Amino acid sequence: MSGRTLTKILIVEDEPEIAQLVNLYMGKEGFRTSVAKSGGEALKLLKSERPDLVILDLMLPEIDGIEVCKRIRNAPDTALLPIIMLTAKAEESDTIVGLELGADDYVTKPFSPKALVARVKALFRRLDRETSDQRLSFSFGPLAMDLSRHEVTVNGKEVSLTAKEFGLLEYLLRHQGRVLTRDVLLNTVWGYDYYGTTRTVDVHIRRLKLKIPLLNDAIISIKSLGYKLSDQAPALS
Amino acid sequence: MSGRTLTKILIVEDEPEIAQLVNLYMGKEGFRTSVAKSGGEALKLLKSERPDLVILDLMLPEIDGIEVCKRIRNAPDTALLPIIMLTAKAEESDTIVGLELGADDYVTKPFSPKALVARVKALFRRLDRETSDQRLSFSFGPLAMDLSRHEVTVNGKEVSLTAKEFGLLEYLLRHQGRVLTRDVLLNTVWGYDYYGTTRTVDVHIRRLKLKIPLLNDAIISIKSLGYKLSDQAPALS
DNA sequence: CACAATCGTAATCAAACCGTAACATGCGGC
DNA sequence: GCCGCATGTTACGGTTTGATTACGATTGTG
Repeated sequence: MSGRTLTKILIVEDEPEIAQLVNLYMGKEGFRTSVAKSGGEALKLLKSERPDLVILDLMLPEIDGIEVCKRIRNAPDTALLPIIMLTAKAEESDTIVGLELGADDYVTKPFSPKALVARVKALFRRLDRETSDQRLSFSFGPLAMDLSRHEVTVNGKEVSLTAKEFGLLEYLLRHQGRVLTRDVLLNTVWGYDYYGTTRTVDVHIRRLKLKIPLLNDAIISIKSLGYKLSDQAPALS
Repeated sequence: MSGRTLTKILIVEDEPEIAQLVNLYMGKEGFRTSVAKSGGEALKLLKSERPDLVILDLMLPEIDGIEVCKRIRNAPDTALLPIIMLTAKAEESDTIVGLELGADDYVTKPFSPKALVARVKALFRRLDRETSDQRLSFSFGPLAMDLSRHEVTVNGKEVSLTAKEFGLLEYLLRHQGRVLTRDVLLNTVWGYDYYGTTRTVDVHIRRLKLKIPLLNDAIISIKSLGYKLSDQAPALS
């Protein structure tokens, strides 16, 4: 997430107080921002500023949010640009139809700025993770995993893991923060053809935790669902 | 929306001119219609015609609109049937305010047929979207829910919920503003095969409210009908 | 072939969750 | 204003779920 410091956010909102508020909170988080007060301005700023994310109000003068959204999706260089849409609950009855076409998340007004910040971050995390597919190394606080060398170190000291343990940890790291059911883990780490009891997963989680005490608190068990690796990596020691 | 061409609408209205008028306009829109002139007839037609939406006058001979509404909601196979209620301005003051009834939308007489058509379409759109909604995160004022991380935060602070609590809250958020009977909740959150008392729902609602005080006012109990999550998200903090 | 490492299963144990029942309160109808 | 039903609230015990440990099977290796 530290690589996000130069992230630019375009805020498209005609009500000055709201724009101001969002601007303020995004700034606090270290995001750079620009504000457009109309659809037309938004389209201009998209070209000049090349933001990494757009917060887009649905109701706008001139060109409305739906239209802006469509244009963003239809232009090749912005087709994948993440969009968070702001909608008033009251609008829903009439206008929301067009929403299916492509916002990545929605926030209904009134919203808390904090919640919006959380959503922005969550969206970035999601996207980061999606692009993490080809990664060959991961880190989690003092833990580092290197796939090419098949090596895991904690504070620089190597930890020897078995194949299953390694695969399991790799999968957890790739999907940091997301809840993974035992079935998902069995299907991916063990293989789709594997038929065994889900308890197997528990035992291997246990073995991981024994070898790497760091993970004791980091791997969180969620009852009746599965496990997740905390997205807060523990501090370096 | 083109899949709506075979949509059937039941019009429950004792005044012939109004019934006629509504009938005409709905027909123009390509909806199939049936008309009931009394509450009793409405209940009969509900069974034989299986409409996709009901336009229901509040004032009716025999069985009034409120009662018809209740019965629709309490019958398992019509519990989620969308209802638009027609109310006279005068009635508003006493009956409706406190009750909230179980309708999905209201139109006050006198109304323009075009406006009614617009409301019908809007309601269908809303419901279509609700059922096809694959969102993984929701917000409700300062509350944010993230399904993939199985995490609920209020003002950014995490709240730990059990599986049932989480599922219940998710369903409420997905159907914000709709009245949900205990049976509907049991069937969806607990599962179609679940057999237990409806009181279970009350207890879980209670537990949700304890963990998330925000919901104290937001989850509204409607006597002899069920619960609904307010469609106004609470103001930001 | 023997040995060691790894892995899956089963058994045991603890804790959390959940449903029910029982009691309390509130609300509408008469 | 009282009665009865619907809902709110609380507490308790059973059941489910997960943690943990031990063991036997399997695999690979020298």
